[in-house]
Amino acid sequence: MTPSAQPTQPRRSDATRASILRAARERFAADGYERATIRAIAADAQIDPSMVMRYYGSKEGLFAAAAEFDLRLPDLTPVPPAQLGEVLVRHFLARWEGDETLVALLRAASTNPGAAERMRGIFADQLTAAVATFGTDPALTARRAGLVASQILGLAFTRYIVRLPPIVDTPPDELVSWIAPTLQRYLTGTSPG
Amino acid sequence: MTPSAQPTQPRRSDATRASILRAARERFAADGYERATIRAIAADAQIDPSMVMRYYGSKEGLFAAAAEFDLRLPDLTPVPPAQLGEVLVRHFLARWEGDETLVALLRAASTNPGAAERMRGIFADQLTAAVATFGTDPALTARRAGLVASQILGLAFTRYIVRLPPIVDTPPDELVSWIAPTLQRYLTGTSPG
DNA sequence: ACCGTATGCCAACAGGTGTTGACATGCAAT
DNA sequence: ATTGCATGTCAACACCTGTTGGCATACGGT
Repeated sequence: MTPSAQPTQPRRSDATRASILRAARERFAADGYERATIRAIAADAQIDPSMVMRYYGSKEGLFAAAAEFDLRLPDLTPVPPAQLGEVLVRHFLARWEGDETLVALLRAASTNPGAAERMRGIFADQLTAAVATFGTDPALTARRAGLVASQILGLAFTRYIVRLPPIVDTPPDELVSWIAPTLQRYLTGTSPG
Repeated sequence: MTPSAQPTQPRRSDATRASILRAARERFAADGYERATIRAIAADAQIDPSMVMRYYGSKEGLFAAAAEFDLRLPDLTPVPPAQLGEVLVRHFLARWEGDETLVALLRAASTNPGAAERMRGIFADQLTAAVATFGTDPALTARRAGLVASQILGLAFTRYIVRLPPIVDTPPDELVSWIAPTLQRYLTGTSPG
């Protein structure tokens, strides 16, 4: 029993753990799940490959730790309903440009079932929850969230993975102007059924 | 000189070549580029792995042959301008549901640079050309095509790769109703700039 | 019948993979 | 000072990968 109230005192290996995680995110984002080898990640982190195993158990475990991702969606209740689309695109673009975790997850989701499941969870839970906060037809909430995900992930896929020139070259503000109305309709538009 | 006009007489190995290609498309679509091994493809095609090398040179060569893909975009000039969006979504959905080549290309593009480049080519050339047929501002044509690609590929990504439940469960007709207006605006809408 | 070639299988190579265990070293508490 | 544990290194295992060359067989033209 330690005398103080420190719940878990920081371990000496925390720096190593963090550098492994950082290198893993970079490699997973750049190369995808299978091409990102534990040896390469360990070399980037300047430690031995066996340390990765000790601290994260397996490659799957390392990925699970490296691909922890929170959309950090803001509270949408104070947002004027007519600006929901714009707020969302802008948030997503800003969230991704500075964090390669989403790119890593996106690349890995194409080939790794666990990554795909995590991606499903993120967009099913976090995004659907956000969409549900403003009161639309509950039966349609999941579908609206799915449609938003399809455009948002399509934007990410073409911009960060395929690097489609017209999407890469368009400045963020202009992308927002084009795409915001799409999300707006998916979120608050009347069902076409 | 053969007497008839047959330009290149069919070789006996054409059946083998075709079965290799079919198995390759299945494996690439199901597993992605790196997980789809030549040995597994050869086993599916019930031939020896070395035959794959003889006929396609390398794994890259096999993929290049298996991922040959034509969007088969119809001539858009007779289409009423107000229905362009609907025609396009409907065409894409129909084109994909019966052909796994696009899924193979989509999966591989996440990790294989060659596949990504091919994907860029397909959407830059074929789709941009189709968009250019009806006379919009040429300076905006590429951007409009890119935006269409972002929504179309996002739909494919969420439906066939990530298998996001709300997108998978929504019947095609309803997807068309939701997404057609998006493409319509990307194609013919006024620039928000 | 013969011969050149196409088609196919087998065995192996060289290299890379995730993963494991044994062994050294350092730190911290007794 | 000594014990115990955390941290790190090294070497190796077992397996899988793309790829290659040699050898058998069957076909098609002469």
